[in-house]
Amino acid sequence: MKKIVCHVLQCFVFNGNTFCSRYITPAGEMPVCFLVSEDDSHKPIQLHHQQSVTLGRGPQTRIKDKKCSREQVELRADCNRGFITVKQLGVNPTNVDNVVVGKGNQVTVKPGQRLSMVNQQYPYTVKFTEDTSTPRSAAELSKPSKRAHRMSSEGNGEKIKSPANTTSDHHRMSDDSPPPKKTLPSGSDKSESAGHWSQGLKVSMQDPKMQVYKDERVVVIKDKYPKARYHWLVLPWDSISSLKALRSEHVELLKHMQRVGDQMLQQCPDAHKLRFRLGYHAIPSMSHVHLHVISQDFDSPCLKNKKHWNSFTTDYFVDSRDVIAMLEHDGKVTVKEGTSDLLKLPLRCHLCRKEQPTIPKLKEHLKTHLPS
DNA sequence: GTTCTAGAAC
DNA sequence: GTTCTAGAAC
Repeated sequence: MKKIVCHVLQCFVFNGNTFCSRYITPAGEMPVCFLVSEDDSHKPIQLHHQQSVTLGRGPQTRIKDKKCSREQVELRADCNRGFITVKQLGVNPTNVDNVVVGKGNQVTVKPGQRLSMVNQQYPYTVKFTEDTSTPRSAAELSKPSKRAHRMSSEGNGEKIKSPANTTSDHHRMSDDSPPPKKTLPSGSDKSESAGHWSQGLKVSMQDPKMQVYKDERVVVIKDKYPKARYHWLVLPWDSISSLKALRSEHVELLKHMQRVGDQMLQQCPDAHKLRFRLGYHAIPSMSHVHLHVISQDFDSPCLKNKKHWNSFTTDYFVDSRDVIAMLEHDGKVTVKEGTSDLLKLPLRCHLCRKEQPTIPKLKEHLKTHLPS
């Protein structure tokens, strides 16, 4: 077997993702792409540069599972840039690194990432090699592995132990890389465009390096600017812009989000000595519903101003159970008038209610409440 | 959401 | 003089 050697010539970063503009083989020829069955159930399938291939249940993949459509995915390799695009055509979920692609959506898959054809089953990876002779088996291209689900022992969730070590990216893209310069559809507002700061969570939640837990309904990321020693965000995969968009049908999802939040505490080494709250900002700045799971020490350099403080220590912060109760009772979540004014209230300790004149003084005061 | 900074507060 | 905040810009 020939060694797989790919030399990256140029890389650039977009939205925190690194894109390699061209892979060059030692001979200077364009690499060849193979889709490799991770459980070695059939020979690697060659994907020709920029030629679409539809795969699913059938003799080529030897998948007989009826849940898998005969046309489950459309694949297209970019041998120059070293990735393939995967479009889910079938109804049942195709996953990339356990993240659902979604019917009609298209994502990229790079070497090192795992594509599961349907329902977290039938795993594949992509390989780029200078060798044009089709290898006989996956074992020749990669370490053999058994066809199996990657599920945790508790339910369907997956705990991601070392998110920092994850080198693969998963980003939703609508066409070939490099990422296109954003062209806004006519009439669209810049403030709602994908690159706007308020859309940042949508980007972060898709980034495997940010994810600390995910299952079929939600993903958990660490808050990028934690306001306490522990600060996670639980986000649904479903795009729900804010509390305003919630309806009765979301009750189960919100209960699941709370359960997942509670699960984060169970694996937190300091959960026994810190108090936590699970809740939502009544008027969030960031788009996409997110449940804050935050320890009540508020011991963090990212907590810098009155807005930060009051957003977590006044009624601006609504307990998860209250949101769920409201949704069950009224079928929607309403925010009291004047809630935004709460952000301007004087700085008051959430534990002893003592007022503090400035943020630095408040932070000094908070130290007196820290567990020893 | 964050960063930056003018000017208020001390 | 320094510290800190609030609001604009992103």
